[in-house]
Amino acid sequence: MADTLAAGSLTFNPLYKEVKIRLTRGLAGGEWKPGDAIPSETRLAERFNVSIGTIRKAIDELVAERILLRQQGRGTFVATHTEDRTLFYFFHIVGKDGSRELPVTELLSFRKARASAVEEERLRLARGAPTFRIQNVLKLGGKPVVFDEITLPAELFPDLDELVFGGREGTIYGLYQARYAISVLRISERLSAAHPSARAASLLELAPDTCALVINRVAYTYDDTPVEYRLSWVNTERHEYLSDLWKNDGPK
Amino acid sequence: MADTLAAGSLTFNPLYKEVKIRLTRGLAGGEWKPGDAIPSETRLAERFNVSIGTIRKAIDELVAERILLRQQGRGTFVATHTEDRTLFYFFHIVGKDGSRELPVTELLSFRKARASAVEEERLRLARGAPTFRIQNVLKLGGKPVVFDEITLPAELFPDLDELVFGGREGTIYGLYQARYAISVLRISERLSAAHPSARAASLLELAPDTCALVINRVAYTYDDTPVEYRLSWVNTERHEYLSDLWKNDGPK
DNA sequence: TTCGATTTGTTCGTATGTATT
DNA sequence: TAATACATACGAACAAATCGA
Repeated sequence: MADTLAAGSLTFNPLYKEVKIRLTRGLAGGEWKPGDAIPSETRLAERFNVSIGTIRKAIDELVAERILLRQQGRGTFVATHTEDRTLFYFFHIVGKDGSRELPVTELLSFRKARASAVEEERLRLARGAPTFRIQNVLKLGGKPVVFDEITLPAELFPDLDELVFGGREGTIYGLYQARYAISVLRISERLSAAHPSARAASLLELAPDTCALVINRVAYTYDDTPVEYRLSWVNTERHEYLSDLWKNDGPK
Repeated sequence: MADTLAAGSLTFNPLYKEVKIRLTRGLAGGEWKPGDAIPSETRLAERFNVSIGTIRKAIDELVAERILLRQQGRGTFVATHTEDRTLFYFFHIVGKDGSRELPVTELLSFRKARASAVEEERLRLARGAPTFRIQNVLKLGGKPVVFDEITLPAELFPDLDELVFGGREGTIYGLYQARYAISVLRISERLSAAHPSARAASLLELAPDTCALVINRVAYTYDDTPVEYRLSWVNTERHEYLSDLWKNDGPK
């Protein structure tokens, strides 16, 4: 009785929307962690006192949003940032020849800083909130292609330091997820073109006065909470930014 | 009997996939035109000899791909390029202040030409196939922001000429759809940064040596057939390219 | 290897709610 | 008001994949 859905919800959402909200709440709250299987559809149907079809419809939407992952015969799993499938979803730089590979990230600098005006706005932070500011060079085929500056709200990444960041295994978003229970679910990017600074140009091995692609990224987790701001400079002599709208069927 | 699905399909797709294929075939073949309502779910269920749930699942996917549009109480409609919803889906330039408006397109030149090597490859054309090449300037807030060069396979646009193109009502993709029965369903864009040509710079009111954003777009219709190649130069002093992955819930 | 239990995938059918005309 | 259309929800049966005994 305590868990019956139909009652108690003051906003009159359809049942499957309520189920979706409750599942999302469980995911955001850590009841099921990345890589875990959530309970089977049968058990969820019992728990929420709805039919299995209603459960399926809720899960359908979470799968479409890449938050969950279904596998016939095995179960339904919380998506992780260690699956090939997910990796390319957040990395859009491809070779002009069509080649796709994951970058090797080299840490340049790690320091604490106060949020700038732009960062405050994008990350919805208080004035001068403490942040970490991390610079990287991303290499493809051994050559530098992207120069990154990442800004993180210090509050969300308690014990982060240069060693933790540099010593991680896997991707940066994998680190957020594994160590800080922060899952990046969505990113929004704004692109423009500009001359890179002298430092950026030299890091990217760009001749003086060459143009670079500028990417302003904000990464969001549950409830559209921003968790990372990232400014990237891309050498587009041999690479491009791919925006595919949309081949989202995913593999298999 | 003639229309029973389960039989006859040599590839063992699920029923709803077969239904989806047949619906797509009807759409591509012009049985239902943009803006038309397709038959009701009940009638489709009778016609294909499957349950209504199977029909719904097929339509679900076509709606997710923005090929169809459902409206409770009214019916299910073939998407058109005249709906506000659709318009911004293919136009990604936004003001840095967050403003979103549709551009005013001004025709600069219209001529016939042989496909270049790049165009042949992107449009899957034979060597030196005849094409139309159209240049435009797109204005936002009265100021030029984008300089376009569109390449179209002449074969697909039989009687196209400068008057038809310039005299259209609505958007360019609206013209393709209304006059040539070509619906753009998906685009793929590759972005880079470069110095614009002197002509492009002057059209975009860019100071010499300023950088511009370069967009390589290919537009596809049913069956992933490419129908348009477009090279755009963007003045990113006051505007940006927005890549939102993904807020695809759509309005309402 | 085989078998059985478990889990998701597909398909059917039915009933009722809600929006539109 | 009545008819029609899509939306939600339920339940049942079987198929297909997975995994461990």
